[in-house]
Amino acid sequence: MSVPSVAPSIQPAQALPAEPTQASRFGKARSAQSGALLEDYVELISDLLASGGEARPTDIARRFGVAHATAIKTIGRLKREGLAVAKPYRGVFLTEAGDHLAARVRARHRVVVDLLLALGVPCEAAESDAEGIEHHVSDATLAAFARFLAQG
Amino acid sequence: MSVPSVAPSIQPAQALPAEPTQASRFGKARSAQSGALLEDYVELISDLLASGGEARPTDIARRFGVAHATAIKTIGRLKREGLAVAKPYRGVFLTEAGDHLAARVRARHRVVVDLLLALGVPCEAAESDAEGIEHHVSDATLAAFARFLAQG
DNA sequence: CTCGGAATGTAGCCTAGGCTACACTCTGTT
DNA sequence: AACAGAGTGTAGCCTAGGCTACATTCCGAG
Repeated sequence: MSVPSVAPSIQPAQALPAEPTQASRFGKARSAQSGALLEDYVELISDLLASGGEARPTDIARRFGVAHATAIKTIGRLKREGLAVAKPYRGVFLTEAGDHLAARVRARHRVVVDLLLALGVPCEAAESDAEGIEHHVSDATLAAFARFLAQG
Repeated sequence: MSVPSVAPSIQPAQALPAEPTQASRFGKARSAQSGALLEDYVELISDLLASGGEARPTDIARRFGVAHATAIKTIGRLKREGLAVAKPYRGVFLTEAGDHLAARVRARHRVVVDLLLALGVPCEAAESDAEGIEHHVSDATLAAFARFLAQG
């Protein structure tokens, strides 16, 4: 999980073998995907809460185009990860961590879409591709995007 | 699967409900991920065949940082999808389709990395992020990237 | 106040992608 | 020629993310 953290966040540095530059890239890209879903959920829930005031499993499922059971299962994961809270039949809410994640995800999404548009990508494709791309944009890359947009 | 197809490739157009712009984006991004792995495998196999002349399961596994059994399973998928052929203990080879896919993937990868570098992303991050990003770049977006690189 | 339909939740099944453990080639030495 | 060790392949297990089918709870009309 975890969107590019703005804060330092000391990681264990996993540098045991000290070489697998080759393999680690693939692994990173692969595991980024596990978390992409959570990020999307958190963002949507945040949107729903902000606008309508309610985030119900059925709404979420409809938005993502999945069965409600699938949404409920994922909401369960969100709870396990400490990103959301939900009591049966009472709707879903974000924890503080979830809120922060949502904010970062939303900001990153906007930057990615803006960048694509700035590069001349058609609006429809920009929105569509950004959905997949955003989850693989690191801090460094995001910063570069922002710099470019701020005029380069 | 399928990298942005240069050829037309008439798709069934799945436009039954005629509206779910919302949901379809997520679905597209999600299913793009299923295929990303195959694309990476095909590209690596192509590389191995081009350079050393041999693509053995163990080499592939080592490069991706996974167990050899995992690589073998994925090679099985490659065969099912008609992208590769392999006889027991004889190494893996690409079909014509696999070769074409590899070429397209490689070209796309280069464009994505070049774009990131052009935008000022540090080399290491560019390589790393491109690995995840490339699988979500549509034809339209790829074309825009190329246009930008060719000077815009 | 009750009843029916919609929303929720649960259970079970499937595939992809990982892993470990175990079995079976292959091959390069002796 | 035979054998050890590397490379291959198979089986079985796990999680994430989908689905369908079924059960439960809520709530707004009557």
